[in-house]
Amino acid sequence: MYSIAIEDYLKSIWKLGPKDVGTQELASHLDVKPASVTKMVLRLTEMGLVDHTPYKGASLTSEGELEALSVVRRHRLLETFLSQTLGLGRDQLHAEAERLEHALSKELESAIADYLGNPERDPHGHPIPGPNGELFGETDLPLSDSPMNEILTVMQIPDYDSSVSSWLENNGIFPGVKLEIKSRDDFDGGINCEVNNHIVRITSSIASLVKISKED
Amino acid sequence: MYSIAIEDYLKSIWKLGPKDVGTQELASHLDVKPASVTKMVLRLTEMGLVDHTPYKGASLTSEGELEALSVVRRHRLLETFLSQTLGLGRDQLHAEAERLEHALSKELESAIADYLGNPERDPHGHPIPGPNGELFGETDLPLSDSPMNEILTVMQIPDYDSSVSSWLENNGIFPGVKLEIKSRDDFDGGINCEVNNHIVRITSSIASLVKISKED
DNA sequence: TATAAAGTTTAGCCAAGGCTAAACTTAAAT
DNA sequence: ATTTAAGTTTAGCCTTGGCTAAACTTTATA
Repeated sequence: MYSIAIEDYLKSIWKLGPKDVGTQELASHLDVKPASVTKMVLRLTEMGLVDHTPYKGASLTSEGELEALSVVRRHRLLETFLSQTLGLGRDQLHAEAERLEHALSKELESAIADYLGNPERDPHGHPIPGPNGELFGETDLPLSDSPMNEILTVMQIPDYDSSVSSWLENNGIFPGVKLEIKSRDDFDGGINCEVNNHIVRITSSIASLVKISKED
Repeated sequence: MYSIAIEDYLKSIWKLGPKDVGTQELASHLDVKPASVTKMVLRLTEMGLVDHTPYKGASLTSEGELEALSVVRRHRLLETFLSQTLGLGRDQLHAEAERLEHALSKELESAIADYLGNPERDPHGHPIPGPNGELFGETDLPLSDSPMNEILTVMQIPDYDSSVSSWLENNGIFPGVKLEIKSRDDFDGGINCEVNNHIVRITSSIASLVKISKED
């Protein structure tokens, strides 16, 4: 069993990867100081979980990636489970799962997966890695790069910022919803979408985190 | 938020209390060395969670007890929730709840309590403290001290040893079951019970942990 | 009541995982 | 091509929560 701190480092490197992740970037993502990151990355390198090139950055070894995917699997299964059973809102799920993911045994993980019927996506539409790290569904496109005047299906929304989740929810944007880009602002990348007979303006930073699929 | 270690110390002192708990007793319950206990107990005393009389023992202050009860509440709610949703066996519940109890937010705690309809007992029959530490149902008697030839209702079985839980389960003994003491062994305190038309012999150490109620 | 045994505490050590301040690299800008 | 700025690493410190070994109390026994 790895410590909570180690699991958090691996998960962050995975999220910020797959290319080399800088010390500062990792530090701000984990909310610690860069010096702490350097020290921990050295330990993770010793442990064979991370490859580190001094002054360049860090990336996961295949062993590290497997462990990161296991944490992500637990996180996303928990989100799905809490949503299904307790009906928690999409904006509350992330924070709760973030805590619980480190305390989930293999047995409970698979009991939950069975209960849920081995789902492939969590309530934000994010793909749930399989028990051995298999990850499908990474083919969804950012809304920011999608064509205009075509019917698109929302596949994934971001999970880590509950104010963004709830803003999207309030504007009718969540996995499964159909929308169409009507126009875009060439200066700031903002997008005007028609969703459910309303026009919603989405900033480019949010649009790059909403993933869609074209066919369907 | 208290650390996991602190929550575990408070919970153990609560379980072993309410009278002063010795260093060694606490150490073996927590699976650490006595010297570690002394050190931590001093810290807890500084924090106002524990009263400590050197060479005598430790007990909870009212603030410490409130915190201990909060941990116990989380533990027992989780056991009930996991039993209800996933159908985990009584023998698996304790170990899972033990881990998760430290990662449960107030919000999730109350969402679970609401979902369950604010239950008063967990699947082992142990009373669940209320959100402010209210604890009912402490009137159940140990089976070891109960009269013979009377119909008794099993109220509580121990939770921390899964082999005991599953042994009891396999012998038809769990909360709600009726039984009758037919004879007892005056030397070792063992008890012969009729339960469900079978005779089951229960050792005195287990019998002191099974709690019953006389009036039904 | 003196002494041995049992239990408790103190002292000092260690690893994990943070931090700050200072040194060092690399990249950018004159 | 230098200098500066930005990013990274090193060095050294701190707290938490373990440990062992030695000292100290208390309790039980002779």
